[in-house]
Amino acid sequence: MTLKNIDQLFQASLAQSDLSAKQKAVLQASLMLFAEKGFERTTTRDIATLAQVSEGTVYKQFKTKQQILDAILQPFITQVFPQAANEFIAELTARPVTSLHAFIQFIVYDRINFGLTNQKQLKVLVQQLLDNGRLLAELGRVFDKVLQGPVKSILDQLQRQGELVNWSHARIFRHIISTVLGYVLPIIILPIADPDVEKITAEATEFLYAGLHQKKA
Amino acid sequence: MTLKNIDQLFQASLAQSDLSAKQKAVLQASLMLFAEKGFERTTTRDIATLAQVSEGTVYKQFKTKQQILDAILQPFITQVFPQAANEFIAELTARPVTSLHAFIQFIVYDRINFGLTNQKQLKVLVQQLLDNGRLLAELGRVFDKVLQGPVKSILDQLQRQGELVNWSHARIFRHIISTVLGYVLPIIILPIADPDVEKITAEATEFLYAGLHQKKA
DNA sequence: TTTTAGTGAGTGAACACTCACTTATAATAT
DNA sequence: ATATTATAAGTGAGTGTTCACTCACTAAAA
Repeated sequence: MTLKNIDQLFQASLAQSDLSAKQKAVLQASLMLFAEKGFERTTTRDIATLAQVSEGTVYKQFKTKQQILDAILQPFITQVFPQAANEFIAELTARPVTSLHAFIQFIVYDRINFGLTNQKQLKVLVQQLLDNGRLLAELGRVFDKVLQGPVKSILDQLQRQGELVNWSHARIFRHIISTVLGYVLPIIILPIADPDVEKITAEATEFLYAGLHQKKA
Repeated sequence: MTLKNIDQLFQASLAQSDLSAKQKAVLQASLMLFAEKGFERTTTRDIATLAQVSEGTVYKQFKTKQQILDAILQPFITQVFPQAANEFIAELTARPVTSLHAFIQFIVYDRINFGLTNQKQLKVLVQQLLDNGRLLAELGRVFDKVLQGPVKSILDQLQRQGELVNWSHARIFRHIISTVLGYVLPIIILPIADPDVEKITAEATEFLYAGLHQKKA
């Protein structure tokens, strides 16, 4: 069973921790509120109210408001994203690599859906990325890991077949990520109610395939 | 004389306003601090101190802290970006449209430099975009205007020549913007000291050209 | 003389955080 | 099993501080 939803992944990571039910509720509520109103505009009273605990309980486990944010972001980086990456890899390796076009189409469709089902969580992350460069660096390491796993052999194979351009894998992924985010981020920010996922996938795939497939000499 | 730096554009827009020297200093200081520490973490005392005025002066012209932010973002949207867009268009029309490749290369190089010389200002804008979808919508309108001007005829021409794919101009620009931001945003966030502009331009141009040029049937 | 710009000490509210106290859980003794 | 104690979890009124914002006053300009 795969967990495409970050909510579930985050709760799974909470379950692993030795926090009490109320402490977990604090983190859940914090995540919700940080996503909605941003870190600064969320008060510890807001958190206590939504989590249905007293404000003292909030501070029993976490000494400062910042520690709450850290407690949320830490598993995001060390667990949630690697886990999401692993599931992505698993799905990828489950299907045979038929062609570059199919490969790109799958990635685009998969990641657009991932982004759209986790809009709030991504918003918190993006907000934090802006005043915490360390996070982006750590995120980069997660991507590196993905690129060194099964993705590497797939890309190598596609390059050997002469289907995929002979650029570094990092560069290829940068282009893919940029293109997908070019569609996903505006939807998250605006936020658009009913995005046409099929159309978006088709457009992004068409462009990426043209940009990344090897031209015959 | 073109003003590639938003600082100069912003000060030019301040000069047009009927604000006193001290009020202008307030806006300048606010812009700096908002970029550095974010809107919420900047206090009105910080602003007064940096602007070398009393806190009362800050509130003589602007009734709330939010109004200060609005006063900064408004000219950004209505003046600075259109102005930057106009200069971009001017430079664009000054050169003859030799080929799709040259066109893309110019845009990429020009906009990467624009982004890199205005890192702080873009950071404020991005921060605000995240919790104010209206801004993104307005920004979208600015882009539409650019696309309806001289850029439209250039793209039309390239499409008639069969060099450029027959996609909507909005879609073409979305891909260009995404690709450029894919390089620029990480630099702004991290921030990387010495980005290799030549290499970045070459990579982005190569990818965009491959993705956007018309394949022979 | 009137109007506008600028000042900075002051104010009320909101907020992050604390603490004396209560309740629940677990460990140990009877 | 039951009572006793020890430890941890939870509570919410309270506190000190910070901050956005005000106002009575002064300085300058018109």
